[in-house]
Amino acid sequence: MINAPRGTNDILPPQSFKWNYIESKAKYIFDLYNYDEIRTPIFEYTELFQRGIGEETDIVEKEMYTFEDKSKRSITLRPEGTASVVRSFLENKIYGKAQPTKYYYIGPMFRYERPQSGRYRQFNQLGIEVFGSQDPRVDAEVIAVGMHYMDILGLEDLSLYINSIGCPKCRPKYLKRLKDYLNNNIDKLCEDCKRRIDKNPLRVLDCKNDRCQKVIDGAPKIIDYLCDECEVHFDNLKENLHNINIDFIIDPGLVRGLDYYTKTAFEVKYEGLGAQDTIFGGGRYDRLAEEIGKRDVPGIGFALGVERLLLTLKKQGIEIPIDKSVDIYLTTIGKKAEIASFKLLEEFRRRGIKAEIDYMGRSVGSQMKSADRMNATYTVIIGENELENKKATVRNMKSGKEQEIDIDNLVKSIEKMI
RNA sequence: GUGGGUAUAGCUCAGUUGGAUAGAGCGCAGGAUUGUGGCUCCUGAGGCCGUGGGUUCAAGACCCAUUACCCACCCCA
Repeated sequence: MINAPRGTNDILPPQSFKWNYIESKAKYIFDLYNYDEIRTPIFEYTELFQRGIGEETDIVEKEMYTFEDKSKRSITLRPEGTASVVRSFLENKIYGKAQPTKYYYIGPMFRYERPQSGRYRQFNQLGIEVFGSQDPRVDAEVIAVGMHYMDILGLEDLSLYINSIGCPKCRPKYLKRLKDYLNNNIDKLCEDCKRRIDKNPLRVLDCKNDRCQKVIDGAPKIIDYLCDECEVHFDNLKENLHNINIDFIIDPGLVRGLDYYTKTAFEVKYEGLGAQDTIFGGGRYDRLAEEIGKRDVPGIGFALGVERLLLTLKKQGIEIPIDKSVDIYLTTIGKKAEIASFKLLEEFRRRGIKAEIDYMGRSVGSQMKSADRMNATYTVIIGENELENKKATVRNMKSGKEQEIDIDNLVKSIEKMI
């Protein structure tokens, strides 16, 4: 027996109905905010992610599915969506069109990690990106899209955390202060954090270790070191969120794992999810296009983990409506009836009537049972009597009432009934 | 990469300190109803007890290894 690779999942019915449902709701919301779909390749040249996401990030360091293709180019299965979308935006010279550009995407991402609840090697993200505007209202809109989506799905008790992580102008100054502070308290930090001081000091702020947390409480906060531009931007974002009635919590410890973020960073969490409790997260990345394509294009977006969304829906007991049914179930008795019914079956379908028949040689009782299980509106019964009289027995499965209908006009008659 | 937990029918799970022919409920199939679903009742099919080794007169239970899954660390969606 060959199993699916570790960290991958089959999405079978009825689970696949749920996927359809949340995807269709997402598309509804995205369209409502005037975002259009973009589809980029599932693999890219490795350099794109190395440059875009950052060499020192965990993703690039140890989580990428990278391999050489037959021409020896290094290929990587996309670990996230933003780098590809930015690449596509630049490659197709979309910056030449009227801005801003608003895209959404949906699809699988790949990261080589140990799977656990809410974390898989192939997982699905659904996200949006806005290019070309630095207006803080755009930051607020991006957050609003996500929050609105949560609302129409009926999710509750979610927390929105926001922070500003500065820009190339103000962040270096802050990082220096932070490093100095951390070095002064180095003996109180865990081993991981000691290593992080030089490598990625912002990440220390994320540490869940209790002892580190005490050090972090006293650490300089980046929002106290923002340059004027970043501070105004952050204030504006807060005002805009208030303006559209979106509650938030300022979390100075919120730093995103990817290098390209500037200014706004945000995460939406559901505490009930367990260790991986972020449903969606994102932020502004005004440096990324420069990094990838030597062109100065501001951007902001978020990515949402579909599996985590489904987990949250389940934890909150939100039932996703699955209305599976067929219009007609054909019950047959005897070989001749089978042949006649099979012809009718296709005729029904050609007329746009959803119809099903038994292929398992079941008894009449079992065929009725199948019809019931499939939620059939009507069952058409054809046996020898019916063939002789050229009239089919049509049973209304709700009322149990039956009537005789000419087989020759059956499809047309039923078309009128449903 | 590290740690912990779990593994018995399609599913959810029982199975005592080692001593059966390995069970239940649900689901599935057939029947009660010689051609009619839901409710009820009856019957039936379906198991290398994750895999490999070991201890023992005797292993689904105990020991070792291995694999898979789950959870957690790291980090993120």
